[in-house]
Amino acid sequence: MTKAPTVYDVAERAGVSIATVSRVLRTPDAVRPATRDRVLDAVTDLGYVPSGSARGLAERRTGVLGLYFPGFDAVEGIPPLDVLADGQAGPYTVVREDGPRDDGRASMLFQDEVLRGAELEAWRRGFVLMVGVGRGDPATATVRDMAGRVDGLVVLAGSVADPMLERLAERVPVVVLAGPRHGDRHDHVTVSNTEGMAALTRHVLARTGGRAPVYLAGPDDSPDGAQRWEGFCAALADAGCPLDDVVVRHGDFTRSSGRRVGERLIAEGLPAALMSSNDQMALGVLDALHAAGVDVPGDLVVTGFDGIDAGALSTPSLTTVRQPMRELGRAAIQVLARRLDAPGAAPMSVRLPVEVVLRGSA
Amino acid sequence: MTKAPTVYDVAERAGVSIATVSRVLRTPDAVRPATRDRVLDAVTDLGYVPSGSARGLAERRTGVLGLYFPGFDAVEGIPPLDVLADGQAGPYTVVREDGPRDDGRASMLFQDEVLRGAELEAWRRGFVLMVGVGRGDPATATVRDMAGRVDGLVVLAGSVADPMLERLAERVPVVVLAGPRHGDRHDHVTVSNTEGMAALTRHVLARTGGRAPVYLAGPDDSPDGAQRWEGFCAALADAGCPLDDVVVRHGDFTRSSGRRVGERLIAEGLPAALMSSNDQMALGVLDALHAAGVDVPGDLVVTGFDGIDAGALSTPSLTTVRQPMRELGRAAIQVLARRLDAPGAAPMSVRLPVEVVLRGSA
DNA sequence: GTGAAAGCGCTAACAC
DNA sequence: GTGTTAGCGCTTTCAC
Repeated sequence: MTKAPTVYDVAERAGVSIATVSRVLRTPDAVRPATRDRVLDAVTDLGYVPSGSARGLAERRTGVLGLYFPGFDAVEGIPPLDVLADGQAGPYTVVREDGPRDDGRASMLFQDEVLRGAELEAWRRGFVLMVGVGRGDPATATVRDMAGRVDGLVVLAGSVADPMLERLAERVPVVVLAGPRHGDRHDHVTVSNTEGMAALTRHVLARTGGRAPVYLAGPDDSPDGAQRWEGFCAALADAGCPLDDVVVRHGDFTRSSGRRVGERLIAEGLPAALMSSNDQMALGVLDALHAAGVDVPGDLVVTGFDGIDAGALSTPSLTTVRQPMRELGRAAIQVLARRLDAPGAAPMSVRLPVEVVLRGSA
Repeated sequence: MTKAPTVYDVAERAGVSIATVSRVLRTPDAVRPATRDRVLDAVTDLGYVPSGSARGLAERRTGVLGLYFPGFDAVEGIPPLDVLADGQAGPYTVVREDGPRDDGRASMLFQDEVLRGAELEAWRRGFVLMVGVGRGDPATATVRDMAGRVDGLVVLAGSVADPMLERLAERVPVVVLAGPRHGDRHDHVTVSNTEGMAALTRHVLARTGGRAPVYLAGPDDSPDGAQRWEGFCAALADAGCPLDDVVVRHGDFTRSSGRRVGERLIAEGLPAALMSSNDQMALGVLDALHAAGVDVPGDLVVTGFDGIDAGALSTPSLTTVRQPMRELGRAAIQVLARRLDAPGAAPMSVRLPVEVVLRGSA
């Protein structure tokens, strides 16, 4: 750690040239066994670890793939923490907790799972993963930085503005993940949001005798949300159910926003069905309904979208559409790897199938 | 992407030397505004992004920090997936789901949260994060690789064998995360496992009139598990409760293993309390108890450890000890950053406080 | 099978 | 303020 040994150190110790050291590490068979062993011993003795930077420079590839997420935490909202400064706090505190807290994590679960899948697939191909999160405006700085350090980049839809995306794509292969395809210039991976929501809507309409559900939408800028809304509309149209009859409520994908909508539902009279554009909000609706003693699915049916674990544990359990999150991450890396192998190939768009999960709430 | 522009290209286009280009990027104030603008324009026009490898080599620092986890997925258990090959699957399928499935994710949540915290703190300090996962034996290859690419490494306890840890530490600063401290050669960050479990045990003993709980242990090689067991024993000793009276059951940290233990509990007669070394298993116990109509906490009290969200949603909600997972990740990076600033400082060990969360189950 | 030498793209003295 | 130049640690022809 004082000063890391280099090929030169290893070469000297083994009594060979640096070229031979390099060969031993990269093409062991091209070196006579005796020589090879001497070099390997020197490597071990010195604790030699090749410099990724030097390798990357010489090889013109880094062996690193990047994954870039939209910010999940506002820059202003970062709680202070300084483990070096304080430290005199006791080893534990005791708190009493009653109701379930709003679970801020669930929204991150999608990203976590994608990350898992991406890491797995990157590893299988001999790459390591670099992860970045877009925060505020210098966000662009982070992703540009990453572009300079990786062989390819997976970018979640909505994390990078279009012009920047083009710039990045000029530097390294880029795969856009989730949302609808945006032009045909980039590789793209997504799930069947539209078809999944349409199928779910058909199921709900069948249950409610075709009466129009209330739709609980998410933030306007959610690409996936838009696709789900599309699927909902399409199924309605197919069933001959006029879109005008549909009441649309808006939330921000959090459980508490769903809770508020649920309370309003109760106040204004229950519809036959409430279809939420994500699970979190649906769970919030269920919370409010449960508190008011409403019978789900007896009085109305409720559905979500995503397939988070909490939906399987709620009462009643939540009917939803499950997206293959981990597979999404894996697929993105697979597509990226293909692009690396075949730079000239036409950009592709892959759509992964979803699962309509019928449970208690509908 | 055909061939990325370099400083030379930028310099030529702006009519300056490469040194000036470098200056504009690193110390803009050291360059006359007119020159600076010309360079910046050239950068924009060309879509120039500096090579991380070249920078890293010249600067002798990469600006990357590494985070290395123990494997969460067995190499054999990786489901096949090839999005490039198949593709003719329908856009969705419909499934019916009744009971809650075993939630394999919960065990990863800890890692996910640590990762979140680490990424956040790395970003705040101008670093980007590289993540790796130990799998099988060439695992060592991954982490060595990482060591060659980063300025510092956070390694989860149990992910790297001791000798390899020493080698890594020779190359880059290393912070060990979780578990008990292992010698005093490395920086170390953990939570108050022992004290937390001791406090919880005292609470349980108070409720049960000092009758010995059944202890549900995890895998033997879990460093955190060992600390929790220690805390349990300490509290028992303090209370004058003989350890011989304690029945110990073993699980593997999964919900289903907890369920099995719960069933056995019912078959063999209920104790006054069941204390599990993690939440997942405690939830499994609750599942079994619930299915058998046992009243918790009336007939016996149950506790967990970790503070996962599912514990707040179970019936009854789970009394547990919450570890500050995200803060752990942040703390690890903070300690790593300190080490980078002060290479000579004595290795430190930071212990984060935990929260004893009293809920319905005890 | 092995060595000498020319880069890879950048930073940082050091001159001017 | 700006240009020249010498590395940073590795891979990879090209000779031998």
